[in-house]
Amino acid sequence: MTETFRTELMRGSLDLMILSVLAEGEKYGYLIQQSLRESSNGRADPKAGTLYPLLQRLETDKLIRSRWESETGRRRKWYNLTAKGKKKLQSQAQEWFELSACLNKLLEPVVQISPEPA
Amino acid sequence: MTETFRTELMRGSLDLMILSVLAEGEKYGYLIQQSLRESSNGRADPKAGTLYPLLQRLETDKLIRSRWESETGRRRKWYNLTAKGKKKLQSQAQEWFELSACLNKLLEPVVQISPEPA
DNA sequence: AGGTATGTATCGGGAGTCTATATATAGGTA
DNA sequence: TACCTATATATAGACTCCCGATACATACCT
Repeated sequence: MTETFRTELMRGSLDLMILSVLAEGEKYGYLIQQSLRESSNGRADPKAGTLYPLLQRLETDKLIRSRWESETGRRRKWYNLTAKGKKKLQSQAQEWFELSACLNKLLEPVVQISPEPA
Repeated sequence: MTETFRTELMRGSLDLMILSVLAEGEKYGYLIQQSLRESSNGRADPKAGTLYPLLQRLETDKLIRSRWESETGRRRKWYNLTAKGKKKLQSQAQEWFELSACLNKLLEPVVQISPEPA
């Protein structure tokens, strides 16, 4: 298995990743963590000490909302994108694509061509 | 003119950008700043208080080396990639492409198609 | 003489991720 | 029973990195 992405590299896009995962539907923290880990093939794996403060921050900014669910076995806090959160996801994605294009252009002349694994 | 990229979005890739700019050839701090600003159409524009400590950090890590040049008018500190720095540029670029692919896959189902400006 | 651009550098503050720790419950096993 | 692991959320302190403010110095223009 490959390593996880460096912390400093992840920093820029972690909010965007969480918002993307939540766009798939309502999820609780631990499930968000699992979803992201799986969809990134283990490369993106924020720790609990990162994730929960991040979710609190997103909720403070009203990008997500939460509800407690304790009926069915475990105590879980389910999160959902707000309308504001959906807009934010769109604009952050747009900004990320632009950064991506910018960096691709910068890297184009300097990267070595390496053979793709068959 | 469009806005600069958000600080938090930039954080992950600023080192990589500086290394890329230096791959074009020997440059001094102020010139690195200008090069990056121009090649990013003004979207990436790290401040002096960011750039100079960053360059010191890269030099401490032996990814770049420097020499003072005071003969021709202004006092300038010219920076160059080391062999280690070139390797780092390759590996960080590789990692960035992988993160990029990961995020593209995540965003694919959630982003709206917006018409390209003609 | 004064203002702007060039050029490098440090300091304090703020934001965000890490590790470590705390708490609690469900399920499996010795 | 007792223990261990996975599940589930949360906080505290340490650390890194970027920013704005500030400092200093020189070249050029008006």
